[in-house]
Amino acid sequence: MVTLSDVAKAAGVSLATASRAFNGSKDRHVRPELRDRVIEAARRLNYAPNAAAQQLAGGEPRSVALVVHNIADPYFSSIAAGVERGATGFGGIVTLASTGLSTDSQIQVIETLRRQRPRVLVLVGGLQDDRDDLQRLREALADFKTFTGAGVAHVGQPVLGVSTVAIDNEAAAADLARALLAQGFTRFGVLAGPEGHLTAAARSRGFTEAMLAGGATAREPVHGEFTRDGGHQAMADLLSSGDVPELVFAVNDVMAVGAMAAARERGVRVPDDVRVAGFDDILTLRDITPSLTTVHLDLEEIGESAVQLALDDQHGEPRTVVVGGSVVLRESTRR
Amino acid sequence: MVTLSDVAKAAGVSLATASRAFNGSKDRHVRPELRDRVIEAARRLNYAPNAAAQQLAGGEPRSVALVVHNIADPYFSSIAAGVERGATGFGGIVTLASTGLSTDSQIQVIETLRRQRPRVLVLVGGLQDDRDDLQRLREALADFKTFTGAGVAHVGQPVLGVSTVAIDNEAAAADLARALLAQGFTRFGVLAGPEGHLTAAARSRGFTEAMLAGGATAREPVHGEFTRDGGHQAMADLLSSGDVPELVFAVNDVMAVGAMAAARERGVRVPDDVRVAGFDDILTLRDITPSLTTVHLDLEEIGESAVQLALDDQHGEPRTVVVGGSVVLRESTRR
DNA sequence: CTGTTAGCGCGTTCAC
DNA sequence: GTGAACGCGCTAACAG
Repeated sequence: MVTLSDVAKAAGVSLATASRAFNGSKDRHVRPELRDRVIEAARRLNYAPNAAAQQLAGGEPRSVALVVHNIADPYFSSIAAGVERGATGFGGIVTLASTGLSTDSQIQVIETLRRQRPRVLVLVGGLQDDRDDLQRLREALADFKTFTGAGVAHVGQPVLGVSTVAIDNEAAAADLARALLAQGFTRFGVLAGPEGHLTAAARSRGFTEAMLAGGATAREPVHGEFTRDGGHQAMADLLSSGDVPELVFAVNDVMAVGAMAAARERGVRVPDDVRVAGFDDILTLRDITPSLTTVHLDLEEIGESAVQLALDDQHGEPRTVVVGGSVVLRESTRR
Repeated sequence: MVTLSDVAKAAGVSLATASRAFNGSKDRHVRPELRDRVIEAARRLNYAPNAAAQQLAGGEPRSVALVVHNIADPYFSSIAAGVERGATGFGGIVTLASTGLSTDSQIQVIETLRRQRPRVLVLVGGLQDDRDDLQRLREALADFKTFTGAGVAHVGQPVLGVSTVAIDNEAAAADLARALLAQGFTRFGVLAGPEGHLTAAARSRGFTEAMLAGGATAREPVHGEFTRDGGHQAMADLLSSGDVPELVFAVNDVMAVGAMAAARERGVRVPDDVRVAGFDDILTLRDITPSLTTVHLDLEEIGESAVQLALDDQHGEPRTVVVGGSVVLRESTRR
């Protein structure tokens, strides 16, 4: 393994000069001719700096710790793409960790990530609405910050006391509801996602309240996992009552797709017999038939902002930026 | 920032003892009572080991470098989920890098990743069929191995001289072709993906040759990007000739979906006027209508095997395991 | 402008 | 069973 001092030797200069040839240095300068000799030697020897040593010796950490529920879920992988863009923006690399929905596992992962001494931590995903869970998560993040000096940002709701990219689920869901009210739908049901999931609840609430305010009548919300199968199951439950609502709102696209499948299996046609709307506007789902009415979120952009916020957070106060969604009416809710 | 020697001091022991209390040590043992005192002190002080220091001091590297084309693409994010599982299997963390399709960018990323001194590197994704490109990539990987001592594995074709999880695209595509021949389709077209992409070419070739062997007649293959829009465009090109083939094979699901959209837009019905098949069996696409005939790949499993292979590669010879796909006939190719 | 030296936090010899 | 001392590769003071 070739080290910087090998390079220095090969170039006939001191270790310090070699180091400066690469990173420059506050005030010290290196004669261009020497600098070239060092670089050339490095190339010849195939030298690559040792990141661990650099970090230990006092370089700024350059890694972005990214914590998601499940990287295979398109919602998270799109955000991850944005986070990566944000990281390359300052020459950082991203380290990835998945946790599932469990708060315990999130806390566990956050504590483990402390060893990396990352520059920033980005935590993505809806939280459980449990006072105790939230409190523990808050503490874990606070510890993380004070302990590693890293910046922290959360993508979700502003309830963690850290910088957050707050998705305005409630307002966007309400917008969606109003757009649908305008089409004349009134009897509706909601596939409300996991019980006690903050994001799911916000979307569900925003939609329901706006619908009710518009004079619509609601079915009892049906809970289910935040997945295709969860949506499928929830829709099956909802339809099993025999009474088909005019409109069903699933709190995310993946569930909506499962719901449409469940409807199809029972011979309930979308959008003729029932209309279905989702949330997120997942790119991969853009072409399902009937095309899905949903709320568009710029997921990559959200990921990139999160990195930026986390970076800023290192020096200033926690900030929260609210990002909205835009309603996209498509075939699945055609009158 | 609390260090191990702080913990040692707080526990009233030496640095060495504190270290051994955590990691044990070959022969040296530490009295349980002392060990507890150290652990307790660590907990009190909120100590977290410094991974960089550990690595520098000679610990085994614990990171898995994962290189993909695009993490937002479900093909890669599913494999990434598997890689992550494989990494947690040995207490490792994964660092993520995206490259797009360009070989230059892949090489660039691989060289940058050397700084991390990861335990293993997993390179995922089809390659460009360019002798020079392949050669350079081969060298980059070889250098990577000899310089970092890391294990390397590739997911794709066994053409890089490293351990690889070789997806038998050609055979699986041929299986698909035969299954479709059995349904009586003969006039077919292929949306062949990016020009010079090895994986795309293998799938295209396997399918085409099996079809021709079965007496079918082929249209000129149409190239296009490995994306929804690429499939859309390619299908539009293919249809613009006016003559609609009975069957169109897109070299991956994402393209197939774009192709179906293009057909729909022109009033060409699937599967009534044309049948469409894809490849990969992307979970998120499982519910599109008509449901997509495709080749199922266990992507997560593939990712996990890749990590295992890379780990083994550290000590033994490069191995390659071939994984097959299984044909899944669905609605999009119904007779 | 360049070279010398002292750590960064930790694992690991070696003595005790 | 325990502790003292060295070194991993590098950057950042310090001299010259």
